[in-house]
Amino acid sequence: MPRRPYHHGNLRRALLQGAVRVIAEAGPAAFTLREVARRAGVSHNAPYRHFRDKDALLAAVAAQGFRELTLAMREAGDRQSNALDKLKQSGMAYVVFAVRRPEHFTVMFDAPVIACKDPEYVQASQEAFNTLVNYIRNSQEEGQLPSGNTMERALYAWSLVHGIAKLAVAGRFPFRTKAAMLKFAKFAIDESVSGA
Amino acid sequence: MPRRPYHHGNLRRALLQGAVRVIAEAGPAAFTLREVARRAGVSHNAPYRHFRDKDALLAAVAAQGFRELTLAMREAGDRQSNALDKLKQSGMAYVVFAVRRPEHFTVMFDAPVIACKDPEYVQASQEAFNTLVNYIRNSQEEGQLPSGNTMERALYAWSLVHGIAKLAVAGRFPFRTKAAMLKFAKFAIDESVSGA
DNA sequence: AAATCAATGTGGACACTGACCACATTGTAA
DNA sequence: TTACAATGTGGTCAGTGTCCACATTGATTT
Repeated sequence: MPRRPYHHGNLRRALLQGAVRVIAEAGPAAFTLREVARRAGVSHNAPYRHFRDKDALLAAVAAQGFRELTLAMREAGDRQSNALDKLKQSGMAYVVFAVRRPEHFTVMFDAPVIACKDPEYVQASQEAFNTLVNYIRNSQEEGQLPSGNTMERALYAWSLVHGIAKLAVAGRFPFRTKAAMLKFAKFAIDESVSGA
Repeated sequence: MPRRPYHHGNLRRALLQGAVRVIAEAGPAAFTLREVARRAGVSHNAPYRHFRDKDALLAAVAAQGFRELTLAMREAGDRQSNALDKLKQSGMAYVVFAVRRPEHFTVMFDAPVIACKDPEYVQASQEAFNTLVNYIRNSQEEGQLPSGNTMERALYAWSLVHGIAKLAVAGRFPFRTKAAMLKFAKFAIDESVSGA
């Protein structure tokens, strides 16, 4: 049973969800402690009982994003049968997540440095990276990728996928449709593993 | 001779330089129109005679960053003799620029979408990308890279280098020294062209 | 040389924000 | 029932972006 504390009934969860919605609708710049409080129907000071300050709430939003990203990558991987396809599709899921929820993605990676110390944030983001590392290790063990240098290979893959995601979100690519962009992402991911 | 207009004497340039310094010293979050005005020794309203609003000044800062990035890439390329080395070293220069001026780099790519319409910004950023495309085209023409798909190849290279830069700036890599990070960047760039 | 005018800089104002304070309310526990 | 800690409220403060009317100044026209 979900704990229903005190006056509001799990205000913390309501604030988190509200923050995600505000950011999705109006961008991180429009994200305001007072606006989030308004949407939750509480006073402008209530959030301070659940988050130390604005950055703490942002860190929680980012951590939530990393959990959802990890889930999306695993689901995409689970749909494939061989190790290399799992790796490729989880990479595609990374890009898809970014373009579907660009503002959330931005918060996850451009959060103020202070927020990066939040243990919940650190754990959630590391879990996302570990997911990728595991897919690479499995591909190596099944002989679909050269063995050795697992970490370097993982950082390479992450850099490539992250760069595609970031540039896509920033509207930097010359593609006119999202489909064309995803086609390029697929090309790039294929290329990166075939050349190795 | 530099134009020395009216009261302050090229306040526009002073504001731009001040903005770059503020961002470099205290991060984009601490960047404030009023703080920039203070540093230039003018009233909080003077900037509005030279920039429509805060975002316009940010766009100018970003454009300036792209000009410097282009210069750094070209200088790095000019130091090499063969086409492929020019390409690789300009990629390294991209990463080096990002880690040397992380806040400036952030402003360049995470500027509000509105700012991206600024013609100065658009031109400066496209010139940076064109620099990369030219290095790739030259490498192809000299047979050091397979011909064809120049644009896709350029976007691949850009994505990789941009991802490395972004993750490095965000402190996401497990390297303890900047040298170790740059070593990985070199490995990744080498790998990306050798596999092709 | 004098008068005019647009470009530039100033001070005041307003709504909004993040953050603190003291205080009120409420669920829990003694 | 009473005490208490967790939670929510209203008030306040400095700081911000942006608008306004007004002051100053360099250039332009007569």
